[in-house]
Amino acid sequence: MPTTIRDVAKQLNLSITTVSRALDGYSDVAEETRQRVIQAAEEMGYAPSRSARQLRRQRTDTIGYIMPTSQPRFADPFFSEFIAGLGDEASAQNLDLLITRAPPDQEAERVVYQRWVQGRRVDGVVLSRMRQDDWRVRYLHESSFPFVAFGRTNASFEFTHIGVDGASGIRRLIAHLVEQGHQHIAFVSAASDLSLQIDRFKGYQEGLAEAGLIFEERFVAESNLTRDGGYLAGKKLLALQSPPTAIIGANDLTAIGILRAARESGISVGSDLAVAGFDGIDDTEHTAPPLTTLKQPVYDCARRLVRMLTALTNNEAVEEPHVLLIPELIIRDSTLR
Amino acid sequence: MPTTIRDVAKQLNLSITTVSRALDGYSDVAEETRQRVIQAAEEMGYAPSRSARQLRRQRTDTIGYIMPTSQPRFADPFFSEFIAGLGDEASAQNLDLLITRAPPDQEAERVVYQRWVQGRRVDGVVLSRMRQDDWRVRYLHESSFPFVAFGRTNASFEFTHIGVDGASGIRRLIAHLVEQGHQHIAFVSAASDLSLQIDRFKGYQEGLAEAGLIFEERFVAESNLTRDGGYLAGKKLLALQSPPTAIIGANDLTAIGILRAARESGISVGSDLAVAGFDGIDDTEHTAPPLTTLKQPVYDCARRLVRMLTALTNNEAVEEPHVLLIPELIIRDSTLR
DNA sequence: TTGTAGGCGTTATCAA
DNA sequence: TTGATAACGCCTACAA
Repeated sequence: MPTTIRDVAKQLNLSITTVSRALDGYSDVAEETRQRVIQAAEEMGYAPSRSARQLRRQRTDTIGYIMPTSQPRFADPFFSEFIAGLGDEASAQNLDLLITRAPPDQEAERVVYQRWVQGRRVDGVVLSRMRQDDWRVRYLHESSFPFVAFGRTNASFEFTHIGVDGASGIRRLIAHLVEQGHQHIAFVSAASDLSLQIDRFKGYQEGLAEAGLIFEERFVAESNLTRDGGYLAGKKLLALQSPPTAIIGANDLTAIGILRAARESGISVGSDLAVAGFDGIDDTEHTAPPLTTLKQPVYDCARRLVRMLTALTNNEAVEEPHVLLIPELIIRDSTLR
Repeated sequence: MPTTIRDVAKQLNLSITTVSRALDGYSDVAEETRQRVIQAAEEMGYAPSRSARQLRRQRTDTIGYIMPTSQPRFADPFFSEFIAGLGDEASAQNLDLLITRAPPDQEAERVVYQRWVQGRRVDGVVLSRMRQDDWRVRYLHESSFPFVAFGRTNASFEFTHIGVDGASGIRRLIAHLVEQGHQHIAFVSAASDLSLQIDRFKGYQEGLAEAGLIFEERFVAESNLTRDGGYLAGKKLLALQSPPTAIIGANDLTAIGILRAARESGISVGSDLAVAGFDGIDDTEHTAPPLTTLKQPVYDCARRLVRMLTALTNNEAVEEPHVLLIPELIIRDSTLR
C-alpha cells in the first residue's frame, strides 16, 4: 500500500488540502507548515499518484510517439536519435514519453492512435516520416488533438511542423558530384508515398537538369531505407551494362548498404564510385570510407518539436509553427577522388 | 469534451454499470444489449479514460524503461534493439511503454526512479546495463516494486533477470583468435563498475590463461562503449612499441571505432590485425570488413523480460526467473587472415 | 492560513 | 440481467 496524501495529512494533523497546497508551492501556506509537510512527505516516501492527478487535472503530462516502422525488429539510428531528443526535452519539461511502434498506414496504426487519442492517454503526439497523403494528419486535425510533425504533407490545412528541404540538399549534392566529374548519377529511392522520397527525388531530378544531365529511368532503384535494401539496390545498379559512377541513397542506411555492395563487387568507393547518403547519422563518420551525407539536425529537431507541442497543449501560440531547414552537405571520402 | 461512459449510457438509456460491463466482456450482459453498447460506443467514439481506469484499478498497464546513458545525444543500436523488443512485447500484451533516459548512478537517475515508483506511474520497470553494486536493484527490492533486469549484479538476494555469460563467450573468442595464430591480444574495456565489463574482462583473463598466454597490463585500454571511445583506445593500442595483433572491444561500437583507428593507421584488418566485438548489432554485418562478434539475442531477451515482468505484476510465478544465455560466436572477415 | 466538500470517469460490490 | 452507489487519490472553489 503506497502512501497517499491522506496518510501524510493524518500524520501531521492537517487537512489534505493544506498538504496538497504546501507541496504544490502555493503561497497561502505558512512557511513553517510547508516545511513540516515537505519533511513528512519525504520521510513517508509520499509522491502524488499520477493517475489521480491526471484524472483530476484532465491532462496526462505525457506525450506520445509512434514509430512508423514495418519490421518489428527495426534498428534505425534515425529513430534512436529522434527518440533521444524527444525524451530529453520531455524530461526537461517534466513530461513523460510514451512510445510504441506500428506499421505505417495499416489498421494497427489506426488502432494505436485511436487508443491514445480517445483514451486521452497522452496530451499530444509527435509524428515523423510523413506520408504525402497522411491519414494521421487528417485524423488528428479532425479530432482537434494536439500534434506536431517532422516533415510535410500535402494536407490542405496548416499544421505545426518542422520540415527539411531535401530537394535543395540533393541539388547541392549533385552539383558537388558533377564537380567531381560524375555524369552518371543514380538514385536509390524509398517508398513512393513518403514525403521525404518525393522531396528528395524531386531534388534528384532538378539537380540533374541543372547540371544539364539527362534523367535515366534505369538509374533509379526502389528500396526501403534499410541497409539490406540499399545493399540489394546497389548490387542491381552496379550490375547494369554501363553502371553509374555515383549513387545517392535516399538515406544513410541505404548508402551504407550501397557501400557494402560496392565492396563486394571489388569497386573502390571514392575513386571508382561515389556514394552519398542523407540524414547524417553517427555511423557515417565511421564507415569505410567515411560517407558524404546531407545532415539534418534530428536530435535538435526532436527537442524543438516537443517544445512546439507543449505550446500547443498549453494553448499558447507557437512562435514559428512552420520551420523549413536546409540540410548541411558534409563531404567525406566517399565522394572524393 | 471527450465522450464519457455517461454519455453512452444516457444515449442508450442504460446504466453506466451495464455499459462498462458490456464493453469489458462480462458474461452477465444480454448479448443484444452488448451489441447495442458496442455499436453506440463505436459511433460516439467512446474509449474509457485511461487515468480514471488506472485510478480505479490501481494499475497503470504501463511498464517503464530508463536508459542508463550519460550523453544526452546517444545513439547506441543496442538500446534501439532493446527498446524495439520491449515495445513489441508490450504492445502484444496491451501494455504501454514509458521511456526516459538518465545518467547512470547519479542523482538524476534516483529522482526518475522515485518519481515512477512512488507516483505509481508504471506497474513495473525493466533494468539494463547493470552495475556490480547496483542501487536500483536494492531500491526496487526494498520498495517491493516489480522489476526485471538484463544482466546480473552482486546483490545478496535473488531477482528475476536474464544474464549473458560474457566470460564464456570471450573465452571462445580468444580460442578462435589463438587458432588464427594470435599471441598478442588486447582488450578495450568499459567502465569498471559495469557487470558486463567485469564479466567480459574475466573471460579475457581466463581465455589468455587457457591459451597459455600471459596477461599484459599494457594491452588493456579503458574506454566507454562508444565508437569514439573505441577509436581513441584503438589508436593508443596501435601506437604501442610492439602493438597487439588482435583487439577485442567490450562491445561492437567499441570494435567499430577500433576498425576506424586501424584504417587510419593503414593497417589491414583481417590480415594484419584481428578485431572483434560483442553484442551482434546489425551494423557488424556491414562494416569493412564485416566484424566478428559475440551475438546476444537482445531483441528476444527484451521481449522475454517483458513477459517475465507481467508475470511478476500479476503475481504469477515466473517459470524460469534466472536465465543465463551463452552468446553465439559469429566469425567474420575481421578475424580471418 | 487552514478546512470542508464536490467531482474528475471508472470499476466493483451489492441489491433488485 | 440490470442499476444504484461507493470508492480510487487528488485538486480546488469556497467557506471558516
